[in-house]
Amino acid sequence: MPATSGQTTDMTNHASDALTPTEIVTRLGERGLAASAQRVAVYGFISGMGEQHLTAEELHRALRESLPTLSRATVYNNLAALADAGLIEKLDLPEGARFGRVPEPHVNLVCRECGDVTDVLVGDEAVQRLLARAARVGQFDVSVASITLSGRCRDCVTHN
Amino acid sequence: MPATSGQTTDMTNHASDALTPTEIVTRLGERGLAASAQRVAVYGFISGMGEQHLTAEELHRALRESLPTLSRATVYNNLAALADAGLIEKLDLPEGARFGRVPEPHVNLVCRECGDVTDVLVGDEAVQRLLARAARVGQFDVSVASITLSGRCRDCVTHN
DNA sequence: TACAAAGTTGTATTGAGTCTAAATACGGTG
DNA sequence: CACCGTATTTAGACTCAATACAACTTTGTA
Repeated sequence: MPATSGQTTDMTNHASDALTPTEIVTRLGERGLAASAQRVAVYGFISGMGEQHLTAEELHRALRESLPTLSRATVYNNLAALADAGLIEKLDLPEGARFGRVPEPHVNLVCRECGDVTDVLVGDEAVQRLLARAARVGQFDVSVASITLSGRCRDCVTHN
Repeated sequence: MPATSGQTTDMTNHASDALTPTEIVTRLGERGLAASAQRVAVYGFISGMGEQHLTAEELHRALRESLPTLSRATVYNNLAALADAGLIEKLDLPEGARFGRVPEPHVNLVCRECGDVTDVLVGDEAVQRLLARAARVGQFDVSVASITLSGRCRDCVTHN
Protein backbone atom coordinates (compact mmCIF):
# COMPACT_ATOMS: atom_id res chain seq x y z
CA MET A 1 0.00 0.00 0.00
CA PRO A 2 1.42 3.41 -1.01
CA ALA A 3 0.32 4.81 2.32
CA THR A 4 2.29 8.02 2.17
CA SER A 5 2.16 8.99 -1.48
CA GLY A 6 0.74 12.40 -2.10
CA GLN A 7 2.27 13.99 0.99
CA THR A 8 5.91 13.68 0.24
CA THR A 9 5.95 15.71 -2.91
CA ASP A 10 7.37 19.22 -3.04
CA MET A 11 9.40 19.48 0.12
CA THR A 12 10.72 22.81 -1.17
CA ASN A 13 8.67 24.82 1.21
CA HIS A 14 8.25 28.27 -0.30
CA ALA A 15 4.61 28.98 0.40
CA SER A 16 3.83 32.66 0.28
CA ASP A 17 2.37 32.71 3.77
CA ALA A 18 5.32 31.29 5.69
CA LEU A 19 5.97 33.17 8.92
CA THR A 20 8.96 35.49 9.27
CA PRO A 21 11.61 34.54 11.85
CA THR A 22 10.50 37.46 14.00
CA GLU A 23 6.86 36.35 13.97
CA ILE A 24 7.94 32.86 14.92
CA VAL A 25 10.04 34.01 17.89
CA THR A 26 7.21 36.25 19.07
CA ARG A 27 4.61 33.52 18.96
CA LEU A 28 6.85 31.09 20.76
CA GLY A 29 7.53 33.66 23.49
CA GLU A 30 3.82 34.31 23.93
CA ARG A 31 3.35 30.65 24.84
CA GLY A 32 6.38 30.50 27.10
CA LEU A 33 8.44 28.42 24.68
CA ALA A 34 12.14 29.16 24.29
CA ALA A 35 13.27 30.04 20.76
CA SER A 36 15.90 27.42 20.15
CA ALA A 37 17.27 27.16 16.63
CA GLN A 38 15.73 23.71 16.27
CA ARG A 39 12.28 24.78 17.45
CA VAL A 40 12.27 27.80 15.17
CA ALA A 41 13.24 25.58 12.27
CA VAL A 42 10.47 23.06 12.93
CA TYR A 43 7.79 25.70 13.36
CA GLY A 44 9.03 27.75 10.42
CA PHE A 45 9.06 24.76 8.13
CA ILE A 46 5.54 23.69 9.02
CA SER A 47 4.15 27.21 8.82
CA GLY A 48 5.34 27.45 5.22
CA MET A 49 4.21 24.00 4.26
CA GLY A 50 0.88 24.54 2.55
CA GLU A 51 -1.93 22.08 3.09
CA GLN A 52 0.21 18.97 3.37
CA HIS A 53 0.40 16.85 6.47
CA LEU A 54 3.77 15.17 7.03
CA THR A 55 4.95 12.50 9.44
CA ALA A 56 7.58 13.21 12.10
CA GLU A 57 10.11 11.17 10.13
CA GLU A 58 9.44 13.07 6.92
CA LEU A 59 9.89 16.36 8.75
CA HIS A 60 13.07 15.05 10.33
CA ARG A 61 14.50 14.13 6.97
CA ALA A 62 13.55 17.45 5.42
CA LEU A 63 14.90 19.54 8.30
CA ARG A 64 18.18 17.66 8.48
CA GLU A 65 19.18 19.19 5.18
CA SER A 66 19.67 22.55 6.87
CA LEU A 67 20.34 21.24 10.41
CA PRO A 68 22.36 18.05 9.92
CA THR A 69 22.69 17.22 13.63
CA LEU A 70 18.98 17.58 14.40
CA SER A 71 17.94 14.51 16.36
CA ARG A 72 14.77 12.52 16.03
CA ALA A 73 13.89 13.07 19.70
CA THR A 74 14.06 16.82 19.24
CA VAL A 75 11.68 16.69 16.31
CA TYR A 76 9.22 14.68 18.38
CA ASN A 77 9.67 16.95 21.41
CA ASN A 78 9.02 20.07 19.39
CA LEU A 79 6.10 18.70 17.45
CA ALA A 80 4.47 17.81 20.78
CA ALA A 81 5.26 21.21 22.29
CA LEU A 82 3.98 23.10 19.25
CA ALA A 83 0.83 21.01 19.01
CA ASP A 84 0.14 21.45 22.74
CA ALA A 85 0.54 25.18 22.29
CA GLY A 86 -1.95 25.10 19.43
CA LEU A 87 0.60 26.44 16.93
CA ILE A 88 0.45 23.39 14.67
CA GLU A 89 -2.08 20.63 14.11
CA LYS A 90 -1.47 17.01 15.01
CA LEU A 91 -3.54 14.35 13.27
CA ASP A 92 -3.66 10.84 14.73
CA LEU A 93 -4.12 8.48 11.81
CA PRO A 94 -4.03 4.68 11.65
CA GLU A 95 -0.53 4.64 10.11
CA GLY A 96 0.89 7.15 12.56
CA ALA A 97 0.69 10.84 13.38
CA ARG A 98 0.91 13.63 10.79
CA PHE A 99 1.50 17.32 11.34
CA GLY A 100 0.44 20.47 9.53
CA ARG A 101 -0.12 24.13 10.08
CA VAL A 102 -3.32 25.35 11.71
CA PRO A 103 -5.67 27.02 9.25
CA GLU A 104 -9.21 28.24 9.77
CA PRO A 105 -11.76 25.77 11.17
CA HIS A 106 -11.71 22.83 8.80
CA VAL A 107 -12.50 19.21 8.17
CA ASN A 108 -9.73 16.72 7.38
CA LEU A 109 -10.39 14.29 4.54
CA VAL A 110 -8.25 11.15 4.73
CA CYS A 111 -8.23 8.79 1.75
CA ARG A 112 -7.95 5.17 2.80
CA GLU A 113 -6.66 4.09 -0.57
CA CYS A 114 -3.89 6.53 -1.44
CA GLY A 115 -3.36 7.96 2.05
CA ASP A 116 -3.78 11.50 0.86
CA VAL A 117 -4.87 14.04 3.48
CA THR A 118 -6.60 17.26 2.45
CA ASP A 119 -8.47 20.02 4.23
CA VAL A 120 -11.85 21.53 3.51
CA LEU A 121 -12.66 24.87 5.07
CA VAL A 122 -16.11 25.03 6.58
CA GLY A 123 -18.21 27.88 7.81
CA ASP A 124 -17.05 28.98 11.21
CA GLU A 125 -20.43 29.32 12.91
CA ALA A 126 -21.72 25.83 12.29
CA VAL A 127 -18.61 24.15 13.67
CA GLN A 128 -18.22 26.50 16.59
CA ARG A 129 -21.79 26.03 17.69
CA LEU A 130 -21.54 22.28 17.42
CA LEU A 131 -18.29 22.06 19.36
CA ALA A 132 -19.39 24.55 21.97
CA ARG A 133 -22.50 22.57 22.63
CA ALA A 134 -20.61 19.31 22.95
CA ALA A 135 -18.12 20.88 25.35
CA ARG A 136 -20.87 22.37 27.48
CA VAL A 137 -22.94 19.21 27.65
CA GLY A 138 -19.87 17.08 28.44
CA GLN A 139 -18.57 19.64 30.99
CA PHE A 140 -15.31 19.64 29.15
CA ASP A 141 -12.39 22.08 28.93
CA VAL A 142 -11.54 21.81 25.23
CA SER A 143 -8.04 22.52 23.97
CA VAL A 144 -8.04 20.89 20.55
CA ALA A 145 -10.88 20.00 18.20
CA SER A 146 -10.51 17.66 15.28
CA ILE A 147 -12.98 16.61 12.62
CA THR A 148 -11.93 13.83 10.30
CA LEU A 149 -13.69 12.03 7.47
CA SER A 150 -12.17 8.89 6.04
CA GLY A 151 -13.13 7.28 2.78
CA ARG A 152 -12.05 7.51 -0.85
CA CYS A 153 -10.82 10.66 -2.52
CA ARG A 154 -12.05 11.72 -5.91
CA ASP A 155 -9.02 10.42 -7.80
CA CYS A 156 -9.30 6.97 -6.28
CA VAL A 157 -13.03 6.78 -6.97
CA THR A 158 -12.67 7.64 -10.65
CA HIS A 159 -9.53 5.60 -11.21
CA ASN A 160 -10.68 2.23 -9.81
CA MET B 1 0.69 9.07 33.49
CA PRO B 2 -2.30 6.81 34.20
CA ALA B 3 -3.23 6.89 30.55
CA THR B 4 -5.76 4.11 30.57
CA SER B 5 -7.50 4.51 33.90
CA GLY B 6 -11.23 4.90 33.65
CA GLN B 7 -11.68 2.53 30.72
CA THR B 8 -10.62 -0.71 32.29
CA THR B 9 -13.20 -0.85 35.05
CA ASP B 10 -16.17 -3.21 34.91
CA MET B 11 -15.25 -5.66 32.20
CA THR B 12 -18.28 -7.70 33.17
CA ASN B 13 -20.20 -6.69 30.12
CA HIS B 14 -23.88 -7.09 30.85
CA ALA B 15 -25.32 -3.92 29.34
CA SER B 16 -29.00 -4.22 28.65
CA ASP B 17 -28.65 -3.43 24.94
CA ALA B 18 -26.15 -6.12 23.99
CA LEU B 19 -27.05 -7.82 20.72
CA THR B 20 -28.39 -11.37 20.66
CA PRO B 21 -26.27 -14.01 18.94
CA THR B 22 -28.84 -14.18 16.16
CA GLU B 23 -28.72 -10.45 15.55
CA ILE B 24 -24.94 -10.61 15.45
CA VAL B 25 -24.85 -13.41 12.90
CA THR B 26 -27.42 -11.60 10.75
CA ARG B 27 -25.53 -8.34 10.73
CA LEU B 28 -22.29 -10.06 9.89
CA GLY B 29 -23.94 -11.90 7.02
CA GLU B 30 -25.38 -8.66 5.64
CA ARG B 31 -21.85 -7.32 5.26
CA GLY B 32 -20.45 -10.52 3.80
CA LEU B 33 -18.49 -11.47 6.91
CA ALA B 34 -18.35 -15.11 8.01
CA ALA B 35 -19.69 -15.79 11.49
CA SER B 36 -16.68 -17.41 13.13
CA ALA B 37 -16.87 -17.99 16.86
CA GLN B 38 -14.08 -15.46 17.41
CA ARG B 39 -15.69 -12.73 15.32
CA VAL B 40 -19.06 -13.23 17.00
CA ALA B 41 -17.34 -13.01 20.39
CA VAL B 42 -15.52 -9.77 19.53
CA TYR B 43 -18.60 -8.10 18.08
CA GLY B 44 -20.84 -9.37 20.86
CA PHE B 45 -18.53 -8.12 23.55
CA ILE B 46 -18.21 -4.65 22.06
CA SER B 47 -21.93 -4.34 21.37
CA GLY B 48 -22.63 -4.92 25.06
CA MET B 49 -19.87 -2.69 26.30
CA GLY B 50 -21.64 0.57 27.11
CA GLU B 51 -19.88 3.84 26.33
CA GLN B 52 -16.35 2.69 27.07
CA HIS B 53 -13.62 2.59 24.47
CA LEU B 54 -11.05 -0.17 24.98
CA THR B 55 -7.70 -0.90 23.38
CA ALA B 56 -7.13 -4.02 21.30
CA GLU B 57 -4.99 -5.46 24.10
CA GLU B 58 -7.67 -4.85 26.72
CA LEU B 59 -10.24 -6.55 24.53
CA HIS B 60 -7.87 -9.43 23.92
CA ARG B 61 -7.36 -9.94 27.65
CA ALA B 62 -11.09 -9.75 28.38
CA LEU B 63 -12.09 -12.12 25.57
CA ARG B 64 -9.45 -14.69 26.45
CA GLU B 65 -11.38 -15.49 29.59
CA SER B 66 -14.04 -17.23 27.54
CA LEU B 67 -11.85 -18.08 24.52
CA PRO B 68 -8.43 -18.98 25.97
CA THR B 69 -6.75 -19.66 22.63
CA LEU B 70 -7.86 -16.42 20.97
CA SER B 71 -4.80 -14.88 19.35
CA ARG B 72 -3.79 -11.23 19.25
CA ALA B 73 -3.75 -11.21 15.45
CA THR B 74 -7.33 -12.43 15.32
CA VAL B 75 -8.46 -9.64 17.60
CA TYR B 76 -6.73 -7.09 15.36
CA ASN B 77 -8.11 -8.71 12.20
CA ASN B 78 -11.65 -8.65 13.47
CA LEU B 79 -11.50 -5.16 14.89
CA ALA B 80 -10.34 -3.95 11.48
CA ALA B 81 -13.02 -5.95 9.65
CA LEU B 82 -15.80 -4.77 11.97
CA ALA B 83 -14.66 -1.16 11.83
CA ASP B 84 -14.44 -1.28 8.01
CA ALA B 85 -17.98 -2.65 7.92
CA GLY B 86 -19.13 0.20 10.14
CA LEU B 87 -20.32 -2.15 12.89
CA ILE B 88 -17.97 -0.74 15.52
CA GLU B 89 -16.13 2.53 15.95
CA LYS B 90 -12.35 2.87 15.82
CA LEU B 91 -10.76 5.88 17.48
CA ASP B 92 -7.13 6.78 16.64
CA LEU B 93 -5.67 8.40 19.74
CA PRO B 94 -2.10 9.43 20.55
CA GLU B 95 -1.55 6.43 22.84
CA GLY B 96 -3.01 3.94 20.38
CA ALA B 97 -6.36 2.93 18.93
CA ARG B 98 -9.50 2.33 20.99
CA PHE B 99 -12.71 0.60 19.96
CA GLY B 100 -16.35 1.00 20.95
CA ARG B 101 -19.85 0.38 19.70
CA VAL B 102 -21.41 2.76 17.19
CA PRO B 103 -24.07 4.97 18.75
CA GLU B 104 -26.01 7.85 17.22
CA PRO B 105 -24.03 10.76 15.73
CA HIS B 106 -21.77 11.94 18.51
CA VAL B 107 -18.67 13.81 19.55
CA ASN B 108 -15.84 12.04 21.35
CA LEU B 109 -14.32 13.81 24.35
CA VAL B 110 -10.80 12.64 25.16
CA CYS B 111 -9.23 13.77 28.43
CA ARG B 112 -5.50 14.34 28.13
CA GLU B 113 -4.93 13.95 31.81
CA CYS B 114 -6.75 10.79 32.84
CA GLY B 115 -7.20 9.33 29.36
CA ASP B 116 -10.93 8.93 29.79
CA VAL B 117 -13.01 8.84 26.61
CA THR B 118 -16.70 9.74 26.67
CA ASP B 119 -19.35 10.44 24.07
CA VAL B 120 -21.75 13.32 23.77
CA LEU B 121 -24.74 12.87 21.52
CA VAL B 122 -25.40 15.84 19.30
CA GLY B 123 -28.33 16.78 17.14
CA ASP B 124 -28.29 14.84 13.94
CA GLU B 125 -29.04 17.65 11.53
CA ALA B 126 -26.18 19.96 12.44
CA VAL B 127 -23.53 17.27 12.08
CA GLN B 128 -25.03 15.75 8.99
CA ARG B 129 -25.21 19.05 7.21
CA LEU B 130 -21.66 19.92 8.16
CA LEU B 131 -20.25 16.58 7.04
CA ALA B 132 -22.32 16.48 3.88
CA ARG B 133 -21.03 19.87 2.89
CA ALA B 134 -17.42 18.92 3.56
CA ALA B 135 -17.78 15.72 1.54
CA ARG B 136 -19.38 17.53 -1.37
CA VAL B 137 -16.86 20.35 -1.46
CA GLY B 138 -13.93 17.93 -1.18
CA GLN B 139 -15.46 15.55 -3.76
CA PHE B 140 -15.09 12.77 -1.29
CA ASP B 141 -16.76 9.38 -0.80
CA VAL B 142 -17.11 9.26 2.99
CA SER B 143 -17.22 5.96 4.85
CA VAL B 144 -16.41 7.01 8.41
CA ALA B 145 -16.79 10.33 10.17
CA SER B 146 -15.14 11.16 13.44
CA ILE B 147 -15.34 14.25 15.62
CA THR B 148 -12.97 14.42 18.56
CA LEU B 149 -12.34 17.07 21.18
CA SER B 150 -9.33 16.75 23.44
CA GLY B 151 -8.75 18.66 26.64
CA ARG B 152 -9.54 18.14 30.32
CA CYS B 153 -12.59 16.38 31.65
CA ARG B 154 -14.63 17.81 34.48
CA ASP B 155 -13.10 15.61 37.17
CA CYS B 156 -9.55 16.59 36.23
CA VAL B 157 -10.43 20.28 36.11
CA THR B 158 -11.97 20.29 39.59
CA HIS B 159 -9.40 17.98 41.14
CA ASN B 160 -6.20 19.78 40.15
C1' DT C 1 28.84 37.13 32.91
C1' DA C 2 26.77 33.97 35.50
C1' DC C 3 23.19 30.65 36.73
C1' DA C 4 19.00 27.93 36.77
C1' DA C 5 15.71 26.27 33.70
C1' DA C 6 14.77 24.62 29.29
C1' DG C 7 16.23 22.29 25.33
C1' DT C 8 19.21 18.97 22.65
C1' DT C 9 21.61 14.73 21.39
C1' DG C 10 22.45 9.72 20.46
C1' DT C 11 21.53 5.53 21.88
C1' DA C 12 18.86 1.97 23.97
C1' DT C 13 14.33 0.42 24.66
C1' DT C 14 9.46 -0.11 24.35
C1' DG C 15 5.23 -1.91 22.60
C1' DA C 16 1.22 -1.47 19.42
C1' DG C 17 0.39 -3.41 15.31
C1' DT C 18 1.79 -6.48 11.22
C1' DC C 19 3.48 -10.55 8.83
C1' DT C 20 4.13 -15.44 7.97
C1' DA C 21 3.15 -20.20 7.09
C1' DA C 22 0.76 -23.96 8.65
C1' DA C 23 -3.55 -25.65 10.58
C1' DT C 24 -8.49 -25.20 10.93
C1' DA C 25 -13.30 -23.74 10.28
C1' DC C 26 -16.83 -21.86 7.30
C1' DG C 27 -20.47 -22.18 3.76
C1' DG C 28 -22.07 -23.53 -0.46
C1' DT C 29 -22.63 -27.70 -3.79
C1' DG C 30 -23.81 -32.29 -5.33
C1' DC D 1 -23.78 -35.77 4.57
C1' DA D 2 -19.15 -35.55 2.38
C1' DC D 3 -16.50 -32.56 -0.34
C1' DC D 4 -13.82 -28.59 -1.72
C1' DG D 5 -12.24 -23.87 -2.15
C1' DT D 6 -11.93 -19.90 0.46
C1' DA D 7 -11.81 -17.35 4.61
C1' DT D 8 -10.18 -17.38 9.12
C1' DT D 9 -7.27 -18.58 13.09
C1' DT D 10 -3.03 -19.41 15.45
C1' DA D 11 1.69 -18.68 17.55
C1' DG D 12 5.55 -16.53 17.19
C1' DA D 13 8.84 -13.61 14.95
C1' DC D 14 9.31 -9.12 13.44
C1' DT D 15 8.82 -3.87 12.37
C1' DC D 16 9.36 0.62 13.33
C1' DA D 17 7.07 4.88 15.24
C1' DA D 18 7.58 6.84 19.47
C1' DT D 19 9.65 7.25 24.18
C1' DA D 20 13.16 7.10 28.00
C1' DC D 21 17.51 8.16 29.53
C1' DA D 22 21.69 10.67 31.02
C1' DA D 23 25.17 13.72 29.66
C1' DC D 24 25.77 17.99 27.43
C1' DT D 25 24.48 22.70 25.48
C1' DT D 26 21.73 26.70 24.94
C1' DT D 27 18.31 30.07 26.36
C1' DG D 28 16.28 33.74 29.10
C1' DT D 29 17.00 36.67 32.85
C1' DA D 30 19.30 39.41 36.58
